Amino acid sequence: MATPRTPDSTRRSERSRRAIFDAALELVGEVGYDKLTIEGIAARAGVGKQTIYRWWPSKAAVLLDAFTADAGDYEAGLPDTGDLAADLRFVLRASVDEFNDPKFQAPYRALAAAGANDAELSADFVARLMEPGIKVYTDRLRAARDQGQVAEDADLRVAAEMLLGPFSQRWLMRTGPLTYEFTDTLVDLVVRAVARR
Amino acid sequence: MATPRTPDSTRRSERSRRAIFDAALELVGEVGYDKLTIEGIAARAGVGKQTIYRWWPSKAAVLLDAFTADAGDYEAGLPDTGDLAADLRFVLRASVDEFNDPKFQAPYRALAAAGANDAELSADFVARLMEPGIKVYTDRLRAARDQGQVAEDADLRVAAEMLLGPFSQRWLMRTGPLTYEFTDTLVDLVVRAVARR
Amino acid sequence: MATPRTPDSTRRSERSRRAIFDAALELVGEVGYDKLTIEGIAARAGVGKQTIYRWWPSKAAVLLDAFTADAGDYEAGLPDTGDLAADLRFVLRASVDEFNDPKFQAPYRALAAAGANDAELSADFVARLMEPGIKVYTDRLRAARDQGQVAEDADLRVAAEMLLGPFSQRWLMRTGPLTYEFTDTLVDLVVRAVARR
Amino acid sequence: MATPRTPDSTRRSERSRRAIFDAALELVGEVGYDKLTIEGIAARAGVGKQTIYRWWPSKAAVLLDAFTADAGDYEAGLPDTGDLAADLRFVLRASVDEFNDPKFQAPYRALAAAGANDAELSADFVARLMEPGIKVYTDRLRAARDQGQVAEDADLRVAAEMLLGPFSQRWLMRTGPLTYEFTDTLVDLVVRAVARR
DNA sequence: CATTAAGCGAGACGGTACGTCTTGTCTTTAC
DNA sequence: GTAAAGACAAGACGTACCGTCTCGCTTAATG
Repeated sequence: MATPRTPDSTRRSERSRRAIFDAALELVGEVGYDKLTIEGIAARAGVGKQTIYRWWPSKAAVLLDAFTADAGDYEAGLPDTGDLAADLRFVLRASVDEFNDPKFQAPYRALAAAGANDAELSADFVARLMEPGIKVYTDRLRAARDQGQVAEDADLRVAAEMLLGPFSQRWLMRTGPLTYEFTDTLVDLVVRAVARR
Repeated sequence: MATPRTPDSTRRSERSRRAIFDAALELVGEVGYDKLTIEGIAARAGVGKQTIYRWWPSKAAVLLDAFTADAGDYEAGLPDTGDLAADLRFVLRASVDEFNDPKFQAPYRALAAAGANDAELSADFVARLMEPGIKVYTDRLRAARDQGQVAEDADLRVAAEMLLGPFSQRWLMRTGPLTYEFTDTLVDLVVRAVARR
Repeated sequence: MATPRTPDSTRRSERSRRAIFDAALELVGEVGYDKLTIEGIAARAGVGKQTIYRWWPSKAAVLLDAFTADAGDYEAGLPDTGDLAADLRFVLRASVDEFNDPKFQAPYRALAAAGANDAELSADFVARLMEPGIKVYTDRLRAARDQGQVAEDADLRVAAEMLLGPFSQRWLMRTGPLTYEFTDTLVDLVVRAVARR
Repeated sequence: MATPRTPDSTRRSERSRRAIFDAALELVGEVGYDKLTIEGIAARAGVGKQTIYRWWPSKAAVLLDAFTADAGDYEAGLPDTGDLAADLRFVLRASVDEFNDPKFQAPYRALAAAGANDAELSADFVARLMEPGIKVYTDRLRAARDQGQVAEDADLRVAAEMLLGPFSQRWLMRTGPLTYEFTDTLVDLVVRAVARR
């Protein structure tokens, strides 16, 4: 009687799932996260509200799935030309372009904001989007260390956060402009910080 | 005809203002930001809803005023014992304690999150809370540079962000634990980054 | 795009409908029409406000439906013992009792008042409550005419209004006491007015 | 200490009083009684709200005063040409015109409606507007009786109500059109009802 | 002739209700 | 048995007025 309601995912409608993702991403871009509603997503997707409630616990969870379904992943890792600073500069410049793209902004900001107030969501958000980011930077730094360009005892994880943290903060809180100049400076300082003495 | 209705602030009730701040901070701690409502604040404060709508445009704006009314400011600046690393370690350790204090968390997280989706609010938030923070670090670094401990050409603003950005990100997104060890490591790396060669 | 939102009445909750009627009639008796609120009705009925707004345009419309759902109708017509004056006296005396009953007063007064200022409502009110009343009197007068007790050329509709108009006015505006004596006098005069010369 | 707040009427501003009346009558015509508000009257009249609350207990009371300040009174009584039926027909035809005048309708309807639900107000309304009306008709009927045209034992008050009640009901509840034909028929029937046998 | 006390315009206040919107649950019907 | 549709109870939204209050400002009438 007190069945915990676990829906049978084998019978799930892929068509509805896609439509919900598309609708969610469209709407968050059009009206913003605060005015994004489950009703609105259902209506735009041509889907019953229950279909959303059946599979996701909140609009943030829908958006996170929608976003990660689209987002490219980090499987490749960072380029390694042998020149650490140049590689970091290159990748961060690409990130500057990406994060300045309006399409990308709305859902990402929304998720970051929602995560700030919801530990469960942020655990997911971090595991799926931020950790992989930190990891590829840490990996690239480790490769540099293995090549003798970085001090043995440097904390590479923290170094990676020193690249991404200021970047994220400028973007998320708008504490400053997100430019190539900024990321280049950042790379210089971090490379200097971890450089073999 | 389209008068913007600007209320007369000289007739404003200080008692109501305080009661609203207290209620907002209490409630955000009790129920969280998402379930914080203007109605709830008004009821707790023993105030009409209109009194809130008259003076603030949103619950985020109320919270920002409430928070900054309470929050200590940065007038004093950072300590300067002559030992840059020690001073930074000391201050960041204090911040670790502050940001791990539950009282402080709810409103600050809420404001950061709300700011992420609302440029107008984040402008206020940054100007009143984050900029002053960045500034005192920049000032302390400048003093160190004047004392010859820091490279002439180092970008001190970005260096300050390298301290605060990773800190903020760990705390806000919970990408890692906010410990003394972390901030000490951060200080080491940053000091090394800007050190006179 | 400008769909008028017509709800599907086949899915309507009969339970809610009844609860709303009961609550409306109770409350109008307890607090009066001016202090009768949709919120109050919804709360008393254990119903969402939207459920009321979905089906009725105003509290007056709710009350009219509630009232007519309860009110007995006039299917039977007036008694016809052959003695016109006696029959009219009898029925009007019954009406005196009915209109002096506190239970009856509140909703009826409220509807009459609301109708005075709202042509659409009064059209409904008249069609459902007043016209049938006038009709049964007109019918009884016609029967009397057919029996040769009433002048051929008498305007029976106006005669019926001469019974009900003064009655209504005394009751609604409180221009005088609503007693058997009054209605008996009324009947005498009207019977005399239409009597065959 | 518990002074019941009796304002000093000698210091009252006649200018404000007039402005309030004008505003109330204008507004009731423009927006209807339900949307007539004290705030609106005050704003239109260029008057503080307190000035209204100081002198009247409700918007209905304001309107009643405003209306009676304008309305002509019945001092003159009805014409007496010796022909009762002709005199009544004449006066009622004039009333038909008056009650079909839009200017007149809004406030009068509003007051009648408000009175229906407020015994205190209706006492005032009846005493100041309806009783005098009934009285002049009763007086005219008495004159006719003194001239031998009306039965000695006829209840003249009820006869007067038989003229005004149906008239009021048609107008207030819109149970039928308010025409000369209707009032002429009414007069015929009433005159016949009270005629000396 | 200054003083003082009232009425006044103005509008902030604590409240209540409005009518709308969205939430998350539930039920019905179609596939 | 999932899905589209949508009614439902609940409750917050932001607005409009309520009736009370306090603020300066006329404006008498009094001491």
